[in-house]
Amino acid sequence: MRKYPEYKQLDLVRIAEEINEFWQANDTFVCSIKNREGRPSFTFYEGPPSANGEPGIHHVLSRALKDLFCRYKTLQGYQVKRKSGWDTHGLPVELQVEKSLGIIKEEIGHKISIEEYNAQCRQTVMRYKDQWEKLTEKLGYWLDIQHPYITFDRDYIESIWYLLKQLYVKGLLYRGYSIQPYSPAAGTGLSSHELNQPGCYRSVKDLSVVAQFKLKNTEQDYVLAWTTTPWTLPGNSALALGESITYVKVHTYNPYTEKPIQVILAEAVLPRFFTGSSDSQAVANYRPGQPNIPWEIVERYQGKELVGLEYEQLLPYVQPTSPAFKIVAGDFVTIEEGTGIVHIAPTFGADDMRLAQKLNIPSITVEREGNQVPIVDKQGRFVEEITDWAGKYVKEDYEPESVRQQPDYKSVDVLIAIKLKQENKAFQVAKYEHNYPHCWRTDKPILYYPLDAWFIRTTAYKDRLIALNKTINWKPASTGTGRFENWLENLVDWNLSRDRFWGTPLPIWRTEDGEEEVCVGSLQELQEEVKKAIAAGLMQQLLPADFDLHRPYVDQIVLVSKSGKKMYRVTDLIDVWFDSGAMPYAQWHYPFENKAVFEQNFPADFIAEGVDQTRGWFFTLHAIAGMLFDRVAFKNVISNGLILDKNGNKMSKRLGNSVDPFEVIQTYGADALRWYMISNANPWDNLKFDPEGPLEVVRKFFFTLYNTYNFFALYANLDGFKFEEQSIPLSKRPEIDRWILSRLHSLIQLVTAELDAYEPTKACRAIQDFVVDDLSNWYVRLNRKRFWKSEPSPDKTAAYQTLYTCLKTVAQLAAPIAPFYTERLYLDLQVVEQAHSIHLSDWPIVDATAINLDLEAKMRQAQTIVSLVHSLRKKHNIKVRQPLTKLIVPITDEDMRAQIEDVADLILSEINVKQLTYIDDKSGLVAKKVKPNFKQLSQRYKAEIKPISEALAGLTQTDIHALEKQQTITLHIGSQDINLSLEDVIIMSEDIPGWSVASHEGVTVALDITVTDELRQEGIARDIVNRVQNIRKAMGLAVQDKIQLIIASQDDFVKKAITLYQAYICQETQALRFKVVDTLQGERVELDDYLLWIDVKVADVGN
RNA sequence: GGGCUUGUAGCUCAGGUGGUUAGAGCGCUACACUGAUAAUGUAGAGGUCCGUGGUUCGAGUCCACGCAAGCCCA
Repeated sequence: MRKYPEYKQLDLVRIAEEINEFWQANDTFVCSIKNREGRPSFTFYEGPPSANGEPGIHHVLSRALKDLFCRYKTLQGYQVKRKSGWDTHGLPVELQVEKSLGIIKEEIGHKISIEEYNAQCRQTVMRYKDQWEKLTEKLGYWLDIQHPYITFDRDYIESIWYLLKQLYVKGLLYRGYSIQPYSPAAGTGLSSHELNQPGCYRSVKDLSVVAQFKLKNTEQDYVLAWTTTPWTLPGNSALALGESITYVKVHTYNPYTEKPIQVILAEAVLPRFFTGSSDSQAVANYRPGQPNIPWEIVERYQGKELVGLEYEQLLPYVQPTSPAFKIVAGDFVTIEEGTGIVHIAPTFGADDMRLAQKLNIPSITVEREGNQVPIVDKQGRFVEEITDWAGKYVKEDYEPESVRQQPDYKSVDVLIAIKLKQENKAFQVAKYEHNYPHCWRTDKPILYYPLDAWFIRTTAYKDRLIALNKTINWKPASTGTGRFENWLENLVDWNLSRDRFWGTPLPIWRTEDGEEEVCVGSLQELQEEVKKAIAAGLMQQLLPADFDLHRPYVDQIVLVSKSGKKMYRVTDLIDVWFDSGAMPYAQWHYPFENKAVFEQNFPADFIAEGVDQTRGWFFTLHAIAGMLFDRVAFKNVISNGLILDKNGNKMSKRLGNSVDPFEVIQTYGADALRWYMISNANPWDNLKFDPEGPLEVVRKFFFTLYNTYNFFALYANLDGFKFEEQSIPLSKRPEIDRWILSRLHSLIQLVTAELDAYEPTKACRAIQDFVVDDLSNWYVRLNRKRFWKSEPSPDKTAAYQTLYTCLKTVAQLAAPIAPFYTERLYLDLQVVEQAHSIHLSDWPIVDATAINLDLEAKMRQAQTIVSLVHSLRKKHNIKVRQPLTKLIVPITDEDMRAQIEDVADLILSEINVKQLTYIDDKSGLVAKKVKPNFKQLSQRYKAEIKPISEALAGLTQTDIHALEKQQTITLHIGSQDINLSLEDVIIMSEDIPGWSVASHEGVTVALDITVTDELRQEGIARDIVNRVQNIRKAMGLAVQDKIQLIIASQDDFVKKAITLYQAYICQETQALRFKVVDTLQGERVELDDYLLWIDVKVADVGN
């Protein structure tokens, strides 16, 4: 017959290793899915990590969360498939390869072939795969890593092509321009990722200019606009202001030419440009050369009144092709900086271009080879049409050092400023310090520059995407309604193009003139097109069966257009975020295979990733699903916060404050780490990771649970309890059992509700509180004697059954959070049948009839009373082993008496007092206090509440008695009488004169602290029992060993006590023989003032 | 510069719809209890509830404006 295993110590690390072996040997993970075949599926999507970086502690949090809910839903009976995935394309991989090869992007295709380069990328990207898989296993993250989706797989790319084709057919994929960060020195656009590299934004001093734009048909009226990039001024084609901002026209003089002018700017920014106050006298009398230039406000406007006014072009080198130079409204205009009027150069600013497109404002461009191009070329130089500065670099940083060192060298910005000053077009020229992005490769400032790109017209689906988002359950909600919805509200078209090598190629072929193009949506389609190309003599042979869709191979395919022209693939790769957003379809190679599987697993019921994915994976999933399927991609999402170090700083390898997840797991075990992360803070709050945190969790939760189990196992084994007998009905179990079972079922209810609401932290804390407070520190502590003292009885069986049920159920509730230890516990509890795994079991079901809230409230009251008595004992220095006679509890009504009476025995034995009596008002012993019941009073009174409170506090005992008797009282507040009923107040017992009294939460206790000789003797007997038990324990005796006991004392009082309580002492210490003598060579023991010797010997059985 | 989040004891966190003395755990000090004990109980020390205004009889809680930290975006 098996026994419950007993343990000498708790080793969570070893347990996890053993359980992992157990799972592997039994294929438990696969079973947990097969087990639920035919049941409803709960769909989970794994966001693909990139294996070219090492996994860190921050990955543990989201993985613990994902695993938690997948395990939970499995226990609930759902089938939860979890396909893992790898994100393999993209810039970080490429940068890493470039770094290791010591090359730059421009050298690809020259120093190294694209073929070799991509081969390197493919190799590098799986660099840390082993580490990731190791973490997955060590953490107990159940995930199908045997059949992952990999974004560079041909099938995966084919699915992406299918999706792109669908967008293309719908007219949602188009070619256009956008303003992007561009590095002329490197000749390449920069992604936002590159711009976010540390050190890219630097504080620089640029020349800023407030330019005067002359209004048409005026003598001397100018609009003032400020810029920190004067080189963009020749590209100006509009001025933007805020419609609701107030503007003024100021009469003053130009500081450089000293000519009289009238300038328009926002009223709020006046102090930035003018000192002193408006003074028409001074303006009239001003003579050139005077130190302070006077000014006066001559007119005031609302921004919208100025919209539509026309002005003269500031630097008329290049003329626009359609009407320009008007004042327009822009919602991005503020008065925080500058003049409250913004200069718009559509070719050099993203806001500018967006506004220009919206309002039909032309760009200032020149024609090159049939195309309109900006007035700055791709090297960063002015084109020849800008006659004064043709060929000059617009940023001095781009100039060769030799040029910059020339003594009379002046930058374009300075030259422009000089020209404007001379022409009475500059109002202010000053150095301005600000943060400006720099190219991480060349260290030079970037330009914002229009580049060709392919876009997805997400804006066309903006409203639909917003509507769909409202149906998603976001945790926390604010990320959905705030961060994500705002992002959708301000949606711009998705720039899909990347000018790179290692990624999913855009499957579009175009003729050189751009007149004809084809978008390919599958391999088969491509093969068909190749066939046509072969027929046209452009291609030699069909594509091989294992054709690689990456560059450069795909670029070597030349197709033929309808009119017979050659078509080449556009060289663009797509944004890797499209790769990951396509995973719901591409992971199943939809629609080419697994259509049914896909449909069954779309959309996801649940996903979880870091909050930094809001505009990343969360968005791309949402956008693709919304645009192509008119569905959400996920119904529930947890966006978890970051893991910071102990002091709240971001973890980084550079700072050396990052935590190695393997180290933590190896030290405390994955269960402790998971429990710590889930219990410590809500997953969406940032977690300050304290390396000692898991240790605290081990001590607090796991040791307590383990000790509770060990206690159970010890006695169950002695008694041969195996839970083979009938379960004892609730009604036949004692009150304390019904209480803990009520608490247990309340816990099941709560944990289920919280997990259903995706509130793992609340669930986790509830389980912990139950185990520590209710089960261990109350139930087990109060019931120890039932397990080790009495002979077999239904009561004892009830105790075993109750504790067993609690342990097993807690294990199940905690299993999703701490999968290893709960598995150990669950398996250990199964001594009769060989259990398979806790993770194959069914989630506990709430038995509503087991929940008794009255009973729970009663017990809470008992705990309060016990706590109060302990406090009184402490106050008078009377230890709990010293019995006392009497406890008095004042009661307000019969209900309260009945309530306490039910748990009176518990209370008395816990606090070692012999008798509990109640007193009510009639005794006259209780002093009472009246407090206002604000909830009641606030419905009728407002300002009177304060005086009412004061009046109630001043009531005498006689007043209170009268109130209780008549159920009502009249207070004189100011001039009015106010009648209060019993419901309007709360009456509390406060004091019992002559007794030691304590009270808390409406419960008061009074303790008789008189210690008579009789009580003293009983106390001595208890002390002796305690000392003998300690000796037994020190001797290493087993619980059931019998002893011979000899006690020596010279004190008659002590001797008398020992004799009197001989039977009691024998029973408690399992002494078969007992002697009292005068002297003895035994253990010397001090009891308060008395001295004793105790000798303990093992008694032979049968003696 | 914009959006979002967070701010309560030395540390980690609780504090439905506003209610009078703001709690828990850890840590610290003292005492006690214990045949499950790396545990537990009791008491003590420790608070400008980030700040300033406002609403209200009453604000940690609601409103406004700030400050600090973090994330995403420009």
